[in-house]
Amino acid sequence: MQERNDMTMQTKLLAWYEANARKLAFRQNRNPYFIWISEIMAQQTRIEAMLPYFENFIRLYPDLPSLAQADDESLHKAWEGLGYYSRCRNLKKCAIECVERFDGRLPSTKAELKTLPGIGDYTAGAIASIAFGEKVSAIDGNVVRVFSRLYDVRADVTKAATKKQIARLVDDSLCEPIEAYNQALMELGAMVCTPKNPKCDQCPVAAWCQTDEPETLPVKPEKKARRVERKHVYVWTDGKGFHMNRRPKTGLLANLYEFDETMPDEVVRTEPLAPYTHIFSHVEWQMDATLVFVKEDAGFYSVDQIENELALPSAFAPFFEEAREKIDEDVENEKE
DNA sequence: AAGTCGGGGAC
DNA sequence: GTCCCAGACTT
Repeated sequence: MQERNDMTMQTKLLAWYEANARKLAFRQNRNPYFIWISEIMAQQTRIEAMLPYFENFIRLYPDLPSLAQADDESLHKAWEGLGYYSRCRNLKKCAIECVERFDGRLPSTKAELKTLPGIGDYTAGAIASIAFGEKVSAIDGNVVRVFSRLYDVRADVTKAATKKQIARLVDDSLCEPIEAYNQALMELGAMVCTPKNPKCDQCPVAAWCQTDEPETLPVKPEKKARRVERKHVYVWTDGKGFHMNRRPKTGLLANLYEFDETMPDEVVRTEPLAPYTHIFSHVEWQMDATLVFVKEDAGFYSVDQIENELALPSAFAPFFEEAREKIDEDVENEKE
């Protein structure tokens, strides 16, 4: 075990963080609104993936009151491709509640934040500590991994008792400045104490780490096989635009747009589209698709509308891309 | 306690 | 292919 040099784990970690933290846009200030948006976007999402969404989102909705009045269609469009779409609906709900309950601002304590939609234990702790300096924990997947290794916790971390055990360990470790400490733990997990091939030789707190098998931690239950669903997608086109339907307002891809799953009544001709399999966390869609030409219809959405206004899930994007190429070819052929 | 809810990057 | 990500919510 390496020499601790009388320094505390916290001191070493904070020094490491100061020197090595990624310079992230939403860390440039402590605007609670920005912290909140970035934390919601970061849920189950890699930081690099949400960064461009964050920039676009705060441009569209620069403050909490503007978000409270957001148009639902535009809101979903701003979230298109990011996944877990209930997050953006809860954002607006939360903004409205803050206007009604907290004078148009986010509350400053973890306890109050947890009462708001979309804000659970982690996010409440993150906002309270990072934006407001409250000395509370913010335990995300990174922190669970870091502490399961630091204390060689070999119990299933998805169990309530293990969560409580780790929460206790984290709580006992908290120090000031809390906003730096909480972020340092997460940064360590993201950059050094990684799920695979952890860089223990570069770890600032290796001297305090009790495990000799970091790659086996944290322990989680085996994942169950995802179910497979077969679908046939019919992309109706009038040669200019496409017919699309809004999905139900609950369930998978709620409120987003999709193509049809049935043939229209009157068909001019059809063309096959490339099959595509889309993998979700717990379900797999194996899709065949057909482009169906129908007579001109004023009710169809233009390519421009679909691109700029409708939230189209990634699961259907390949069909849209191929179909628009085919109708472009069609226009070229007619010119000849 | 278990299931639902997206998408993609790293391996 | 697998894993899992600055998780929250419903059942």
